[in-house]
Amino acid sequence: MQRKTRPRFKPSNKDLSPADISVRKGGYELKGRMWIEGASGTFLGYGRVVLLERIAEFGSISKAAKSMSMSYRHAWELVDSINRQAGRRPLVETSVGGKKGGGSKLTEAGRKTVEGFWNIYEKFKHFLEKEGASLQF
Amino acid sequence: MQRKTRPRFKPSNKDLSPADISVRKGGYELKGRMWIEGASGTFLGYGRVVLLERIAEFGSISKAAKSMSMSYRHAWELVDSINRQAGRRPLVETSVGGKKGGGSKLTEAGRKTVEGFWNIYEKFKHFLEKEGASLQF
DNA sequence: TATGGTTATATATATTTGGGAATAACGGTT
DNA sequence: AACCGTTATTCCCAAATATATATAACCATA
Repeated sequence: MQRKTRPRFKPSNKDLSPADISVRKGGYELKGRMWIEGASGTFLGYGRVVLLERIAEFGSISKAAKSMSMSYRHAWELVDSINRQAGRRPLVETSVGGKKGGGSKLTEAGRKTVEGFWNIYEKFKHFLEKEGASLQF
Repeated sequence: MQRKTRPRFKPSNKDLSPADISVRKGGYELKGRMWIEGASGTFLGYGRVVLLERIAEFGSISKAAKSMSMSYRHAWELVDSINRQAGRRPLVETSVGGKKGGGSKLTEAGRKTVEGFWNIYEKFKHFLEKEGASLQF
Protein backbone atom coordinates (compact mmCIF):
# COMPACT_ATOMS: atom_id res chain seq x y z
CA MET A 1 0.00 0.00 0.00
CA GLN A 2 1.31 3.38 -0.94
CA ARG A 3 1.80 5.95 1.79
CA LYS A 4 0.40 9.33 0.86
CA THR A 5 2.07 11.44 3.47
CA ARG A 6 5.73 11.79 4.28
CA PRO A 7 7.19 8.69 5.83
CA ARG A 8 7.98 9.26 9.47
CA PHE A 9 11.14 7.24 9.64
CA LYS A 10 14.10 7.48 7.38
CA PRO A 11 14.82 4.08 5.87
CA SER A 12 18.36 2.88 6.32
CA ASN A 13 18.62 2.10 2.62
CA LYS A 14 19.92 5.19 0.92
CA ASP A 15 18.24 4.40 -2.38
CA LEU A 16 14.87 4.45 -0.72
CA SER A 17 15.49 7.67 1.11
CA PRO A 18 12.44 9.94 0.92
CA ALA A 19 14.92 12.70 0.23
CA ASP A 20 14.86 11.31 -3.28
CA ILE A 21 11.60 12.07 -4.99
CA SER A 22 10.93 9.75 -7.87
CA VAL A 23 8.33 8.92 -10.46
CA ARG A 24 8.39 5.82 -12.60
CA LYS A 25 7.77 6.02 -16.33
CA GLY A 26 8.58 3.09 -18.57
CA GLY A 27 11.80 1.60 -17.31
CA TYR A 28 13.10 4.88 -15.95
CA GLU A 29 12.48 7.16 -13.02
CA LEU A 30 13.03 10.87 -12.76
CA LYS A 31 14.59 11.64 -9.42
CA GLY A 32 15.71 14.78 -7.72
CA ARG A 33 16.82 16.46 -4.56
CA MET A 34 16.60 19.98 -3.30
CA TRP A 35 18.12 21.77 -0.37
CA ILE A 36 18.98 25.23 0.86
CA GLU A 37 22.54 26.32 1.40
CA GLY A 38 23.77 28.99 3.76
CA ALA A 39 27.13 30.57 4.44
CA SER A 40 28.85 27.29 5.27
CA GLY A 41 27.24 24.53 3.25
CA THR A 42 23.89 22.89 3.61
CA PHE A 43 21.44 24.77 5.77
CA LEU A 44 18.24 22.78 5.23
CA GLY A 45 17.49 19.54 3.45
CA TYR A 46 14.90 16.82 3.81
CA GLY A 47 16.75 15.01 6.57
CA ARG A 48 17.49 18.16 8.53
CA VAL A 49 13.89 19.29 8.42
CA VAL A 50 12.61 15.90 9.55
CA LEU A 51 15.11 16.13 12.40
CA LEU A 52 13.72 19.52 13.38
CA GLU A 53 10.21 18.07 13.38
CA ARG A 54 11.31 15.23 15.60
CA ILE A 55 12.96 17.63 18.02
CA ALA A 56 9.67 19.51 18.23
CA GLU A 57 7.87 16.22 18.78
CA PHE A 58 10.14 14.64 21.39
CA GLY A 59 11.67 17.68 23.05
CA SER A 60 15.23 16.44 22.83
CA ILE A 61 17.96 16.01 20.24
CA SER A 62 18.88 12.57 21.55
CA LYS A 63 15.36 11.19 21.32
CA ALA A 64 14.85 12.76 17.91
CA ALA A 65 18.09 11.16 16.71
CA LYS A 66 17.14 7.77 18.07
CA SER A 67 13.75 7.93 16.37
CA MET A 68 15.53 8.37 13.06
CA SER A 69 18.22 5.75 13.74
CA MET A 70 20.73 8.58 13.65
CA SER A 71 23.64 8.94 16.03
CA TYR A 72 23.35 11.70 18.60
CA ARG A 73 26.70 12.98 17.43
CA HIS A 74 25.45 13.42 13.88
CA ALA A 75 22.17 14.96 14.99
CA TRP A 76 23.98 17.42 17.21
CA GLU A 77 26.25 18.46 14.36
CA LEU A 78 23.26 19.04 12.11
CA VAL A 79 21.50 21.19 14.71
CA ASP A 80 24.71 23.12 15.32
CA SER A 81 25.13 23.70 11.59
CA ILE A 82 21.53 24.84 11.26
CA ASN A 83 21.74 27.25 14.18
CA ARG A 84 25.06 28.72 13.14
CA GLN A 85 23.73 29.47 9.69
CA ALA A 86 20.43 30.80 10.94
CA GLY A 87 22.37 33.68 12.46
CA ARG A 88 20.55 35.94 14.88
CA ARG A 89 17.50 33.70 15.08
CA PRO A 90 18.43 30.10 15.94
CA LEU A 91 15.86 27.51 14.97
CA VAL A 92 16.56 25.23 17.92
CA GLU A 93 16.83 26.22 21.56
CA THR A 94 18.68 23.89 23.89
CA SER A 95 18.93 23.70 27.67
CA VAL A 96 21.33 21.64 29.73
CA GLY A 97 20.76 20.11 33.14
CA GLY A 98 17.74 20.36 35.35
CA LYS A 99 15.05 17.95 36.35
CA LYS A 100 14.84 16.11 33.06
CA GLY A 101 18.48 16.67 32.20
CA GLY A 102 17.65 19.34 29.71
CA GLY A 103 16.12 19.30 26.28
CA SER A 104 15.63 21.06 23.00
CA LYS A 105 12.76 22.69 21.22
CA LEU A 106 12.02 24.67 18.12
CA THR A 107 11.84 28.42 18.26
CA GLU A 108 9.11 30.29 16.48
CA ALA A 109 11.59 30.92 13.67
CA GLY A 110 12.22 27.21 13.59
CA ARG A 111 8.58 26.35 13.15
CA LYS A 112 8.13 28.92 10.40
CA THR A 113 11.24 27.67 8.63
CA VAL A 114 10.11 24.06 8.69
CA GLU A 115 6.79 25.11 7.23
CA GLY A 116 8.46 27.18 4.54
CA PHE A 117 10.71 24.32 3.53
CA TRP A 118 7.82 21.90 3.08
CA ASN A 119 6.06 24.45 0.92
CA ILE A 120 8.93 24.53 -1.53
CA TYR A 121 9.41 20.80 -1.22
CA GLU A 122 5.83 20.16 -2.26
CA LYS A 123 6.24 22.31 -5.36
CA PHE A 124 9.42 20.45 -6.17
CA LYS A 125 7.67 17.11 -5.81
CA HIS A 126 4.92 18.32 -8.09
CA PHE A 127 7.44 19.43 -10.69
CA LEU A 128 9.18 16.06 -10.71
CA GLU A 129 5.89 14.20 -10.91
CA LYS A 130 4.83 16.27 -13.89
CA GLU A 131 8.10 15.95 -15.76
CA GLY A 132 8.61 12.35 -14.75
CA ALA A 133 5.29 11.43 -16.27
CA SER A 134 6.43 12.57 -19.68
CA LEU A 135 9.80 10.87 -19.80
CA GLN A 136 10.46 9.41 -23.20
CA PHE A 137 13.70 7.46 -23.20
CA MET B 1 56.01 26.68 8.35
CA GLN B 2 54.39 23.38 8.88
CA ARG B 3 51.64 22.23 6.57
CA LYS B 4 48.40 22.10 8.47
CA THR B 5 46.56 19.54 6.42
CA ARG B 6 47.79 16.62 4.45
CA PRO B 7 47.96 17.16 0.70
CA ARG B 8 44.95 15.93 -1.17
CA PHE B 9 45.06 13.91 -4.31
CA LYS B 10 42.85 16.30 -6.04
CA PRO B 11 40.89 19.23 -4.74
CA SER B 12 37.24 18.47 -4.48
CA ASN B 13 35.20 20.65 -6.77
CA LYS B 14 31.93 19.26 -5.48
CA ASP B 15 30.75 22.64 -4.31
CA LEU B 16 31.34 24.17 -7.69
CA SER B 17 29.86 21.35 -9.67
CA PRO B 18 27.40 22.62 -12.26
CA ALA B 19 25.36 19.57 -11.37
CA ASP B 20 24.16 21.72 -8.51
CA ILE B 21 21.88 24.40 -9.78
CA SER B 22 21.64 27.30 -7.40
CA VAL B 23 20.13 30.70 -7.03
CA ARG B 24 21.11 33.19 -4.36
CA LYS B 25 18.45 35.03 -2.40
CA GLY B 26 19.36 36.87 0.74
CA GLY B 27 21.90 34.75 2.57
CA TYR B 28 20.56 31.49 1.21
CA GLU B 29 20.63 29.55 -2.01
CA LEU B 30 18.12 27.07 -3.31
CA LYS B 31 19.96 24.14 -4.80
CA GLY B 32 18.89 20.97 -6.47
CA ARG B 33 19.88 17.98 -8.49
CA MET B 34 18.00 15.79 -10.88
CA TRP B 35 18.84 12.53 -12.55
CA ILE B 36 17.22 9.56 -14.22
CA GLU B 37 17.43 6.11 -12.74
CA GLY B 38 17.22 2.82 -14.57
CA ALA B 39 17.09 -0.80 -13.48
CA SER B 40 20.36 -0.64 -11.57
CA GLY B 41 20.81 2.84 -10.19
CA THR B 42 21.62 6.07 -11.90
CA PHE B 43 21.19 6.03 -15.65
CA LEU B 44 21.73 9.68 -16.53
CA GLY B 45 22.81 12.69 -14.55
CA TYR B 46 24.55 15.95 -15.33
CA GLY B 47 28.04 14.45 -15.17
CA ARG B 48 27.14 11.44 -17.23
CA VAL B 49 25.57 13.53 -19.95
CA VAL B 50 28.57 15.84 -20.14
CA LEU B 51 30.73 12.73 -20.42
CA LEU B 52 28.62 11.54 -23.34
CA GLU B 53 29.05 14.91 -25.04
CA ARG B 54 32.81 14.76 -24.55
CA ILE B 55 32.93 11.27 -26.02
CA ALA B 56 31.09 12.59 -29.07
CA GLU B 57 33.56 15.48 -29.24
CA PHE B 58 36.83 13.59 -28.77
CA GLY B 59 35.99 10.15 -30.09
CA SER B 60 37.36 8.27 -27.09
CA ILE B 61 36.47 7.55 -23.49
CA SER B 62 40.02 8.22 -22.32
CA LYS B 63 40.24 11.66 -23.90
CA ALA B 64 36.77 12.54 -22.71
CA ALA B 65 37.74 11.52 -19.18
CA LYS B 66 40.94 13.51 -19.27
CA SER B 67 39.11 16.60 -20.48
CA MET B 68 36.92 16.39 -17.38
CA SER B 69 39.76 15.54 -14.97
CA MET B 70 38.07 12.23 -14.41
CA SER B 71 39.89 8.91 -14.07
CA TYR B 72 39.53 6.62 -17.07
CA ARG B 73 38.35 3.90 -14.75
CA HIS B 74 35.50 6.01 -13.47
CA ALA B 75 34.54 7.15 -16.96
CA TRP B 76 34.55 3.59 -18.24
CA GLU B 77 32.31 2.47 -15.40
CA LEU B 78 29.87 5.25 -16.14
CA VAL B 79 29.70 4.37 -19.82
CA ASP B 80 29.26 0.71 -18.94
CA SER B 81 26.47 1.56 -16.53
CA ILE B 82 24.75 3.72 -19.12
CA ASN B 83 24.93 1.12 -21.84
CA ARG B 84 23.76 -1.73 -19.63
CA GLN B 85 20.73 0.23 -18.59
CA ALA B 86 19.96 1.47 -22.08
CA GLY B 87 19.19 -2.13 -22.97
CA ARG B 88 18.75 -2.94 -26.63
CA ARG B 89 20.00 0.43 -27.81
CA PRO B 90 23.39 1.31 -26.29
CA LEU B 91 24.20 5.00 -26.26
CA VAL B 92 27.93 4.54 -26.74
CA GLU B 93 29.66 2.33 -29.28
CA THR B 94 33.24 1.28 -28.58
CA SER B 95 35.90 -0.35 -30.72
CA VAL B 96 39.20 -1.84 -29.58
CA GLY B 97 42.48 -1.99 -31.47
CA GLY B 98 43.18 -0.83 -34.96
CA LYS B 99 45.17 2.04 -36.36
CA LYS B 100 44.28 4.51 -33.67
CA GLY B 101 43.93 1.91 -30.98
CA GLY B 102 40.20 2.10 -31.06
CA GLY B 103 37.72 4.66 -29.89
CA SER B 104 34.17 5.40 -28.85
CA LYS B 105 31.29 7.39 -30.26
CA LEU B 106 27.66 8.12 -29.59
CA THR B 107 24.95 6.17 -31.33
CA GLU B 108 21.92 7.92 -32.73
CA ALA B 109 20.04 6.85 -29.61
CA GLY B 110 22.86 8.42 -27.62
CA ARG B 111 22.52 11.77 -29.32
CA LYS B 112 18.73 11.80 -28.90
CA THR B 113 19.06 10.89 -25.24
CA VAL B 114 21.53 13.66 -24.53
CA GLU B 115 19.20 16.14 -26.14
CA GLY B 116 16.23 14.83 -24.18
CA PHE B 117 18.09 15.10 -20.90
CA TRP B 118 19.03 18.74 -21.49
CA ASN B 119 15.41 19.54 -22.24
CA ILE B 120 14.31 18.33 -18.83
CA TYR B 121 17.36 19.87 -17.21
CA GLU B 122 16.48 23.30 -18.57
CA LYS B 123 12.99 23.06 -17.13
CA PHE B 124 14.47 22.02 -13.81
CA LYS B 125 16.84 24.96 -13.84
CA HIS B 126 13.94 27.27 -14.55
CA PHE B 127 11.96 25.83 -11.68
CA LEU B 128 14.80 26.36 -9.22
CA GLU B 129 15.40 29.88 -10.45
CA LYS B 130 11.78 30.75 -10.00
CA GLU B 131 11.46 29.24 -6.54
CA GLY B 132 14.88 30.37 -5.46
CA ALA B 133 13.96 33.94 -6.22
CA SER B 134 11.15 33.84 -3.70
CA LEU B 135 13.00 32.31 -0.79
CA GLN B 136 12.06 33.97 2.47
CA PHE B 137 14.12 32.61 5.29
C1' DT C 1 55.65 -9.20 -36.95
C1' DA C 2 56.14 -5.03 -34.31
C1' DT C 3 53.85 -0.65 -33.11
C1' DG C 4 50.76 2.40 -30.75
C1' DG C 5 46.67 4.20 -28.69
C1' DT C 6 42.63 2.66 -26.86
C1' DT C 7 39.47 -0.39 -24.32
C1' DA C 8 39.04 -3.46 -20.42
C1' DT C 9 40.23 -5.03 -15.75
C1' DA C 10 42.52 -5.72 -11.26
C1' DT C 11 44.76 -4.05 -7.08
C1' DA C 12 46.21 -0.80 -3.72
C1' DT C 13 45.46 3.47 -1.52
C1' DA C 14 43.33 8.04 -0.23
C1' DT C 15 39.22 10.60 1.21
C1' DT C 16 34.87 11.19 3.07
C1' DT C 17 31.18 10.28 6.05
C1' DG C 18 29.01 8.83 9.81
C1' DG C 19 28.57 5.47 13.86
C1' DG C 20 30.05 3.98 18.46
C1' DA C 21 32.04 4.66 22.74
C1' DA C 22 33.72 7.43 26.31
C1' DT C 23 33.61 11.50 29.16
C1' DA C 24 32.58 15.95 31.15
C1' DA C 25 29.34 19.61 32.20
C1' DC C 26 25.00 20.95 33.61
C1' DG C 27 21.24 21.99 37.00
C1' DG C 28 16.51 21.11 38.86
C1' DT C 29 14.93 17.76 42.05
C1' DT C 30 15.18 14.75 45.89
C1' DA D 1 25.29 16.51 48.39
C1' DA D 2 23.81 12.81 45.21
C1' DC D 3 21.02 11.61 41.22
C1' DC D 4 19.77 11.51 36.41
C1' DG D 5 18.99 12.39 31.54
C1' DT D 6 20.42 15.56 28.33
C1' DT D 7 23.73 18.55 26.01
C1' DA D 8 28.47 19.08 24.44
C1' DT D 9 32.87 17.17 22.89
C1' DT D 10 36.62 14.05 21.64
C1' DC D 11 38.75 9.91 19.78
C1' DC D 12 38.70 5.66 17.25
C1' DC D 13 36.91 2.85 13.52
C1' DA D 14 34.27 0.91 9.54
C1' DA D 15 32.04 1.33 5.17
C1' DA D 16 31.51 3.56 0.89
C1' DT D 17 33.46 6.16 -2.70
C1' DA D 18 36.96 7.70 -5.71
C1' DT D 19 41.73 7.96 -7.26
C1' DA D 20 46.29 6.25 -8.73
C1' DT D 21 48.76 2.69 -10.73
C1' DA D 22 49.67 -1.38 -13.30
C1' DT D 23 48.71 -4.66 -16.81
C1' DA D 24 46.43 -7.35 -20.37
C1' DA D 25 43.75 -7.52 -24.70
C1' DC D 26 42.87 -5.77 -29.06
C1' DC D 27 43.73 -4.91 -34.13
C1' DA D 28 44.50 -1.85 -38.42
C1' DT D 29 48.65 -0.43 -40.21
C1' DA D 30 53.50 -0.09 -41.43
